[in-house]
Amino acid sequence: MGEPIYITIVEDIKQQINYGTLKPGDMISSENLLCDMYKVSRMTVRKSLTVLATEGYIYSVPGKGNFVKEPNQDKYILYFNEMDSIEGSIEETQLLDVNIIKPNLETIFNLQIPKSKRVVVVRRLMYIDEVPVAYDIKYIPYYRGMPIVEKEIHYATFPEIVAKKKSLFAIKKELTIKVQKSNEDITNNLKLNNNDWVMTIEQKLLDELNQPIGWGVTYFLGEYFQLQAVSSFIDKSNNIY
Amino acid sequence: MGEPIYITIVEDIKQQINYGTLKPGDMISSENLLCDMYKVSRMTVRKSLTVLATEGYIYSVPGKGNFVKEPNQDKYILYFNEMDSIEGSIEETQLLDVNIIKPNLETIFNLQIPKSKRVVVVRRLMYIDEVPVAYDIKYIPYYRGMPIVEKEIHYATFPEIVAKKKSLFAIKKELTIKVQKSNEDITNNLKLNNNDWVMTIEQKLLDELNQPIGWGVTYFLGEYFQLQAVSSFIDKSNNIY
DNA sequence: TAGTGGTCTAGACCACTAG
DNA sequence: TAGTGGTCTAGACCACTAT
Repeated sequence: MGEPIYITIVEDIKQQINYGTLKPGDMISSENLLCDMYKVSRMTVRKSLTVLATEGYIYSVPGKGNFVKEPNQDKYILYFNEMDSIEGSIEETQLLDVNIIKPNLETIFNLQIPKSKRVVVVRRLMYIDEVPVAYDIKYIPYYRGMPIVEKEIHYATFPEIVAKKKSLFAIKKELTIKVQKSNEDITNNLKLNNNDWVMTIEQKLLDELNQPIGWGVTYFLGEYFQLQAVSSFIDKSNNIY
Repeated sequence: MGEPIYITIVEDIKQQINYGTLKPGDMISSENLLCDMYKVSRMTVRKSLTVLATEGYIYSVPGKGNFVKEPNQDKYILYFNEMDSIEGSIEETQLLDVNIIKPNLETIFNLQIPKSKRVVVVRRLMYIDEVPVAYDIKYIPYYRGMPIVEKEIHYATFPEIVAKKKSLFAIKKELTIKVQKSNEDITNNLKLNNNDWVMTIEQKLLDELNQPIGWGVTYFLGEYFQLQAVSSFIDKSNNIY
């Protein structure tokens, strides 16, 4: 035993939900009733309900009660990192070049910058068994005094490159995953046949004000690419209603 | 104002973390010190720390203190559902057939069943603008008395098909995302050219004891397929150390 | 031994909902 | 008006860590 009371309550209620005794939409016993049932104080009951809420099992409606939530079946946790989300992990990374360019329309759009603003472009090639398996291009708005140190960029992931000063906590990221026919640039770098398909992962980095601070694309050889995701009921906002 | 005190404390500390005043590994002020600083009771301070912990900002070590966590940069939230994770959404679903078969090796492995066990196979085709854009095969262990009602299967997602009786909360899911060259079966159903590539999403459904209760693959035409994911610091286990 | 976090109590006042 | 959840207090005892 030794298990805290509040955990016991959590597991009791979870079981009722998992086995269908309590169904989505059902109201669970009121906090005062649970206090009586378990002979505990209200704060202890509320601790249990908080756990259930953050794990996505219930939500509460002030003045009414706590209710079983409709599980979000479509929500998954995905782990991705362009440096090791590949089968067998990258063995070698080649820094092709680092340039400062005038952005094209796509880059202007994705970085939300004026067209006069210069952009740093970093291009890398990743190898497994001497075979190029991924081709990576990143765009970062250039600012004066920006340190462009090749050694640092060589092995770094995107957030590490961009967030020299900012806390990594402040960075939001958006991924877009798709397949596309390779263009000439990709074909040359990944040594493909024309019209071969590549897995494409687009990364957009945003700061705390949702301003883009970096944009990049990684093209993966299909044979070497795979992502895993697992279901998740966790819910950031505890008080959805 | 009207904002609860504990939210104020949460945001104060978040800001210190976001702006780098507090760095990963740093210990934050002790609970008693925070009580003094904000002139509140310990339970209020602890409520704030609980929020910060579930949002992945801090972790606590009993007897020592609360510490700023190293943000997990590689964690994303992904939304997927084979029925509408496609650009423009599926307009029509065609149920090709429902069969009861002897499982092949792959199916035996994925469903963890004896080879004598029969398996229900459901095959569907999804259309947009009369074009087949996805080909979907699902395998479910057959049990006596299983209702195989075509109408129900027609538009249902995988968990809905499998979990007739179980609470959907009890189901865990694993996704595998990859690209592969299409085989003859896929080529025929999606009207592809030989050696075209398809986006492949494998779904495995597990019950509360991690026993497989369903396995399926959906093949998507690359042109029509795209997934989005956003970064997440949320952490289910509040007490990682 | 002093300090830390983990659990828990028995109250309190508030805003909201419902009959 | 009675019941609900949301916030908050001022204590308590415990196990653990450090010195």
